[in-house]
Amino acid sequence: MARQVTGAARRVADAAEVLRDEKFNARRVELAEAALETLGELGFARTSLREIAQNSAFTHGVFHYYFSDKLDLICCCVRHYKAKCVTRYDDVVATATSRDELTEGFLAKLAATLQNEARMHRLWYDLRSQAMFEAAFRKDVLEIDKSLEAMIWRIASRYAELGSKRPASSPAALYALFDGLFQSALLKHLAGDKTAIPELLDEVRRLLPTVC
Amino acid sequence: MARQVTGAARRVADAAEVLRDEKFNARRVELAEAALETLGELGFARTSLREIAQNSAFTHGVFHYYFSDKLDLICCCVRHYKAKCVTRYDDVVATATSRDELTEGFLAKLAATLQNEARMHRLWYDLRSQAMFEAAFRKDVLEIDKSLEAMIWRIASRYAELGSKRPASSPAALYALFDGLFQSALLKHLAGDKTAIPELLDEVRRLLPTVC
DNA sequence: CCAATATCTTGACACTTGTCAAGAACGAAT
DNA sequence: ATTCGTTCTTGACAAGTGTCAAGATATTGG
Repeated sequence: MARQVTGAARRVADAAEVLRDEKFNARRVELAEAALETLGELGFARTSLREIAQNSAFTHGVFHYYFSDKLDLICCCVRHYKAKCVTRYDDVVATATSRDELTEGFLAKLAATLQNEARMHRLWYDLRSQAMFEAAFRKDVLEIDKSLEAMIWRIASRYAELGSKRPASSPAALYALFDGLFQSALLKHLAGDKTAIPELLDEVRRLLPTVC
Repeated sequence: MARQVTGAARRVADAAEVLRDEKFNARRVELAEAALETLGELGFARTSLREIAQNSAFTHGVFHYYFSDKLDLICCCVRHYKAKCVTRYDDVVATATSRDELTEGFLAKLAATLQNEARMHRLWYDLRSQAMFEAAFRKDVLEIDKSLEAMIWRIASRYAELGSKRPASSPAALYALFDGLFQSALLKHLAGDKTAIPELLDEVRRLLPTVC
């Protein structure tokens, strides 16, 4: 009997703990999201915890309550950002019933994300570069890179399938190609080049049939 | 006569001035080269002028004598770095007499630069990302990007020519592809992945005949 | 050789940075 | 309502930052 009581008490305590943990984690994500605003604006190099706090509803102390470290915060930001990114084209892939439909759906999302989420994307490239210097970033960055590669591969596979073909190159090469094009277009777009987005779309439209 | 004298004097003065300018510029390059050491080690975000000075034979004041600004210094570094980079494969292109020869020459240099100059290359990616945030970098970075694209195009054109073909894609797409592959391999290499370089070589070896 | 100019050193400045600790405000359980 | 643990605020600290200016040193021109 005593056994059962302590067992029940343990269960209650455990439940309380996971609840606390969930709340704690939800707060971390809230803070990470707020931090992403400033990081996207200023980049990793110029962003300080105080600046993050000032551009948000929080005080700088909270960040140290929820994160052991500045790197800890940034890592959390990166992981959170990842979850949003990799599913961007999933419904296009799922619903497209022809090559043209897939192409246009893909290109539309591509243009939109380049236009509306330029700051988040440049932050991604910033952090990926940081990972070349800061070992603490590498695991997360490599993981995200992999899921982005998989994302591109899903699109290409589906595109090939709709044409009863198979992709002509490896997942790595395909991802490298699209990532390179996107990165270049992003830089030009941020530099005020109005032709960057349409040129990217043209290039991708031309490329898709040749690689799949 | 007086005219001629002042003319001569002017010429002498001018000559002296260009000499001073040359010396000044040579010193700038010296300092930039020293700065590149530390920048390649720590990255843009973590590099301070004092750290640069400490890792060199100069004191931190000199840098402010020769550069108006930290950005001015970094820009000079980037420009200097550029000149070295874009000619890396030129002799391979010039001397290769067959596709195989060009391929192997290219791959050998590619592997060597990835192995021996990883720090410089990660700095380049770092600075290119910074250009997405810092407008002052954009002009130089875009210019370097263009000459790198041209460099890749020279290789691809020659490769195609040696097979009596024409490159199958645009310069931009080709550069995006190789740059993306290189960037990914560099990150993996820096993360300690021993297979990164051979895998890059394999990928490029496979890719070359399909794109040209 | 001397004066003038260019080059470099040194130390100081105002400011920002990450980190931490003391305690206030809050919420929940007794 | 009181106590206790969580959550948050505030202010301080030491270390590091870019910038500058005064003066030392070296180089050049007369």
